[in-house]
Amino acid sequence: MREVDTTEDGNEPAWRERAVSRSLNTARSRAEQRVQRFLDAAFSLIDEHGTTEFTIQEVIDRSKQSLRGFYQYFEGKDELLLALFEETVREATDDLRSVIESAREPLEGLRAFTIRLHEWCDPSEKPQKRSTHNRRPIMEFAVQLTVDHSDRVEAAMAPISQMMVELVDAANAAGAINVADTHRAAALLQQTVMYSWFGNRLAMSARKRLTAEATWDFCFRGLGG
Amino acid sequence: MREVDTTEDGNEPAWRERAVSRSLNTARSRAEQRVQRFLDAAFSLIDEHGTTEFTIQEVIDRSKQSLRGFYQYFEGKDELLLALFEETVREATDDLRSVIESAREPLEGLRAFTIRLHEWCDPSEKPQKRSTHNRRPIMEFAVQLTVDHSDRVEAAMAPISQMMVELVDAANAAGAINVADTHRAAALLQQTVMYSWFGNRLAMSARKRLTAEATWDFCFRGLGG
DNA sequence: CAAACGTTGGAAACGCCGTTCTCACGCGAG
DNA sequence: CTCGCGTGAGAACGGCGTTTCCAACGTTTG
Repeated sequence: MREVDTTEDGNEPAWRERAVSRSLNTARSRAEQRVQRFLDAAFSLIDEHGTTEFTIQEVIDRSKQSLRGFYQYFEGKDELLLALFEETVREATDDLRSVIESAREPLEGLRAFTIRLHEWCDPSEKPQKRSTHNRRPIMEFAVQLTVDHSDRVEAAMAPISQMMVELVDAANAAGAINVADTHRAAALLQQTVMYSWFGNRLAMSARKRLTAEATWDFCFRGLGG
Repeated sequence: MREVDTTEDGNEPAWRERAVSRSLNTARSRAEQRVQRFLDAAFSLIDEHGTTEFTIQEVIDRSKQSLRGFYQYFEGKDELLLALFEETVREATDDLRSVIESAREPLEGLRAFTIRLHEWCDPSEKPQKRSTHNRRPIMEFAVQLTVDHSDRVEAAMAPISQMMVELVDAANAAGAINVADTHRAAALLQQTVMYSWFGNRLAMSARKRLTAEATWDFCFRGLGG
């Protein structure tokens, strides 16, 4: 193999490059397929048991692959959990994007966005379309991930944070709200909404439970609307 | 022992009761001492390593007690963690109570309370008096406890929630703020403040970090102030 | 065709840790 | 003295994430 690698640099024939890339493509697609099998197995386990406390062995058995293969594609269990989280966030991003696209005014978009975000985090509030997974266990585990891998979680949430900033910017420019620092305001809004469902866990009495609308009203006034 | 226990009911001589209770008292105080040794050992381990990921064995070694003794007093590791959390919250409660007692007007009390609560959750913001423990790891683990034992966490937090409700009530009655449901408002305020520090974990850039004051301003307007 | 090589599956094995079990020691009561 | 009981010390168990080893199989090469 040495002789092949050290041919004169820079003038690789095109066919070779294409052949390599083709081989890499099939390898890549096969790898992606196998990874997806792991993800699907893990999702189905989470849906069934309602918790992220599955074992690697269960994922192996259900995906009909080998332990060896698992560690070939994932550095460890945390990587799998992070992949599940990122996948879930990706679904959320698509859903949220469609929400704001159907809004007419900036404020309406911001309101619809925050309410949908609240409902997304707490799927128990409204029955969702059955096509998606049970997000509850993953969202619960997300706080754990936030402690251990905050950078990864931040990166995964970046698209949502970005949308939030743009919405706040637009609403602020339109005069619907009045904030000095839109980035800070967006962060505040996002936190309040996203952890609102988490705090509901501590509210056994229904009277203290926070609905998406109540949370929005609070935030709206907090933003000077 | 049978004959002693089954003497005629209801007319136990007072001395016997006193003796029994005395024996129970010494037993209780000894038990409390031993429990405290476990707690102290765990706290010191947390302080040193900056994480709650200590092993039972470490606690045993440091407290110079036996594994058997540990399971005699704690049902499992979770019970120990919950005890540590409850102890930490107790300290916070005392501190917060002293804060609101030195407030003149209702609004000032509410503001001082929320800001202190924010600082309490995130000890890194302000250097605290060194008498207390490093709360960071415990607060991080608290979110995990919230997932697994929400009822216990809610019970532990009850005094703080109670104070929060009273402060909101007072401020509302004084006209400093304007909310319809003070319980709901208190829950909202508490959540926003407490998870604000947690959300800061996701804010790598300093520009998005939320200070106690910024959070308070947001909440104050949200409460119709 | 045969030999060498990389990839994959299967499964044993390791290490850590929470939890339980066993046993022996010490001590007060009968 | 001995019986029972609480206690300490530590072995042992079980679950699980992770690593390692080996055999099977397909592919490439001489």
